[in-house]
Amino acid sequence: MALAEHACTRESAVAARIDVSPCNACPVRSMSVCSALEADELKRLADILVSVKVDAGHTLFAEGDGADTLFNVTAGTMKLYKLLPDGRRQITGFLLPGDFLGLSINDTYAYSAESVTPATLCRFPRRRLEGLLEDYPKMQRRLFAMASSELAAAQDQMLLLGRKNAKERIASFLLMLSERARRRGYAENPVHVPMSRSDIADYLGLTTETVSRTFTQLKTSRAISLLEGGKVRLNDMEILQELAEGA
Amino acid sequence: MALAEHACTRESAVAARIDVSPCNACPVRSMSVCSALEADELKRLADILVSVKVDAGHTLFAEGDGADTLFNVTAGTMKLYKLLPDGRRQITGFLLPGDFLGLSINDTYAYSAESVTPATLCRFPRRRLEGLLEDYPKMQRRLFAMASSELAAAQDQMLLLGRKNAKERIASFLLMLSERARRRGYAENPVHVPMSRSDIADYLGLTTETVSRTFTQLKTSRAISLLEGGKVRLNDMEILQELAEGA
DNA sequence: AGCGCGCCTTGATCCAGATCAAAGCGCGAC
DNA sequence: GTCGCGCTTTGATCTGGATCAAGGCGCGCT
Repeated sequence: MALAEHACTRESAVAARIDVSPCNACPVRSMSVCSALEADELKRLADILVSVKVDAGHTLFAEGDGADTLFNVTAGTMKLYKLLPDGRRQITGFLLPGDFLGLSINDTYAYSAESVTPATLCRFPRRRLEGLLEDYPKMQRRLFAMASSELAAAQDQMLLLGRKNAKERIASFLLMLSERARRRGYAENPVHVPMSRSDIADYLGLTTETVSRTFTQLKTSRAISLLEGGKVRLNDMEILQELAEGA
Repeated sequence: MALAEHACTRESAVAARIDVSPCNACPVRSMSVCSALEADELKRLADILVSVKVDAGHTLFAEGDGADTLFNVTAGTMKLYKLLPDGRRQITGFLLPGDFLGLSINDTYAYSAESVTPATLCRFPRRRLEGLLEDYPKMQRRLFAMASSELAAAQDQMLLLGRKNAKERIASFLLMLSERARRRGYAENPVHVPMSRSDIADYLGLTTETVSRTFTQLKTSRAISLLEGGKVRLNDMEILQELAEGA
């Protein structure tokens, strides 16, 4: 698997707050879809990559927009969400470096995407990607595998939203962040929690007040410690695990 | 697209309550994955199909079982669910004819599958299917498309579980059943609701009592009528639509 | 420094839906 | 038929988390 960086087409900014730069900031190696690709596949892929930088709180696209672009997060954290007409919001997922957005079959996005922190993404025109998939079935398989594991995560989240109480939700959330950090080779404890209370609430189907109170409870019971800089130390993974699974 | 039926290997029953019969009961055409396949692809697929009949309430497989088989529902309704250690249950989906189960990348199933009504399914050994996918990229694409649309449905369900109230959940549920019936060419109104109150409750993150009361409320407000035989008439789709979207 | 604005926390109260309890109501077995 | 069992409905009560309300705290801006 190549670690080399690939030069990419520079492109003018597409919106006021989006800064498009060459792809050096976006090594192809960060895209998990590309592992197991051959050199010529990588080369061809690199040709259509464009790196995009956004501030925190930037809306990349909104539910219903034409889905002509596929993104891969290379730095920062993104959130995906759906809204009800009256403004109620459900965050369906947080994306970390390596994750994809816009893997839609339909011609419009099924959710909105917004940055939680300043973020960098790779952009692919979807049309060109599709041509690529025709030629390289391995990539097709990788995409399918990713969709499958997203689906599994979605099912876990349904169990959480439908049947877990507030404490179990928060414990599950922290363990998930910890596990994801571990798998990406970052420090998994203390966990970095870059998102706001209100984002956490909208992800877990709670309110900010309940999220805040539950953090306080877990802190009081010594299960976790709240550190500065949005870090949370998990003092006893096993206790949290039991909590999360509702044992 | 072929409508012809394909002969299949007969196989002895794999469990007391499972009745395995030739594939005449399971025309290939019922598998949505096969549309757009060529004749030789269909023929090869037919070679590995086995039809399986189960009673209502039969557990096809449980979460954690080795995932060596892929199923396609050809008749009846199935439910997929996850359990917490203390028995709380979340049903993550109901499957109608044409839907797939066991589309897992992992080597164990991520959920349990049980029949809601008597059901018939097609069985594929997963290993043989994988060989097939290597050779026929179109099928790969179809599978990816299916996973994508399941993912979109899962995100809708997260919005429902995280942010909708009981009335909105029931309205959304009925509209979903109606829409699925319509797309399959069945009567969409009245809708056939084959699952028990407790299955509905575990799908919508409610209790049987709340489901029952909410049906009664909707009936009292004339939005729906409860007919015999598990049928529900949607008296005013538009009112229900507004309810479902929380407008 | 002082101001303003977003967050976050904490407290008081409320309420939708859970829980507990008790009938109905089919329906299959005998 | 009638017995028993599982499913559904309905009623009474309870409660976890929502809602309403008020500060506190950090941070960027002037």
